[in-house]
Amino acid sequence: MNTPMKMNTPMRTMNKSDLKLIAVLERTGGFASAQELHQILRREGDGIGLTTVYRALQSLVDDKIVDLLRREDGEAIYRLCGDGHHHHLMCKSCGDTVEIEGGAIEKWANTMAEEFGFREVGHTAEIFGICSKC
Amino acid sequence: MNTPMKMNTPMRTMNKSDLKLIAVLERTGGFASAQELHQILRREGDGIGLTTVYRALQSLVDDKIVDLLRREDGEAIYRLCGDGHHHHLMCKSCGDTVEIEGGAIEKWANTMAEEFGFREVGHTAEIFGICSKC
DNA sequence: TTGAAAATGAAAATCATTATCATTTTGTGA
DNA sequence: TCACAAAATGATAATGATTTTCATTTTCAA
Repeated sequence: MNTPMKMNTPMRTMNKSDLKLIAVLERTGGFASAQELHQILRREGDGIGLTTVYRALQSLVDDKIVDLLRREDGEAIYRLCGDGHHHHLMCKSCGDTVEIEGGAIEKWANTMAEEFGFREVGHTAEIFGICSKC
Repeated sequence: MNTPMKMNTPMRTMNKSDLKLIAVLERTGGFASAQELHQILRREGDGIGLTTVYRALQSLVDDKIVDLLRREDGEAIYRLCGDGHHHHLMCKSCGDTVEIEGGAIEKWANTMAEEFGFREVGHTAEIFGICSKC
């Protein structure tokens, strides 16, 4: 009943590198930069090249399998996304992140897009601040 | 009682470059990157150096006079704080952009932040799609 | 087995941002 | 006005993440 039917989604075949990256992201849990992910794999004896790490991450992001956010210094950080579209609330200080629902945003985006005659609409929305621990 | 007095805030004296940057940001209104701001000043005949632009922006950010956000590619963009800020609706095809109000977003961001105990909250939100002309 | 397409990675190229450092400007006290 | 120290400036080099290039290796179907 609840199984999302993605049968028809034209998704690029996943290659070894993609799978390696997914594995690391699963293992580490949180966010990590491309450089960090590369180091982790290297440390584990995998000779994968930095270029390939960037390439794999890029396609995983395209396929909506990982999320791409930015650290405060602008460096890209990646994390496996859960199913469904969500938004993030990130602490500027410690980097902790909470996934939040964005029902209001979806509605806002659709309303605005309609008003201006846009189609095939997507959106991004992130909130950042200082969490209670910091 | 709880309001922190700012009388004693040790605020750096503002120098010429700082003022120039503020002027441009006022004039242009929205967000702009350091490189863009530098180009604008140059175009207007000001021989200001890129280094100085970065330095001025940094101190204005420190003094909370300008906000620093990030473009999707990680480049830093600046805007005067307190500007009634707006969001963008951008066409993925032709790049045309419409400025829109985001009252709903502000509320959403504040609600969510409060719910999770975050303070000093900011947010980003952009909508993209295909415009009627394309 | 074979040839074409996909994947790979080393090295070079980009590009924003930061660090250096020598020079210029500014403000102040004599 | 003069001298001088501190602040400001900007050309240039250095950094560091990300992309491009391109030659080589793998994969895979015919």
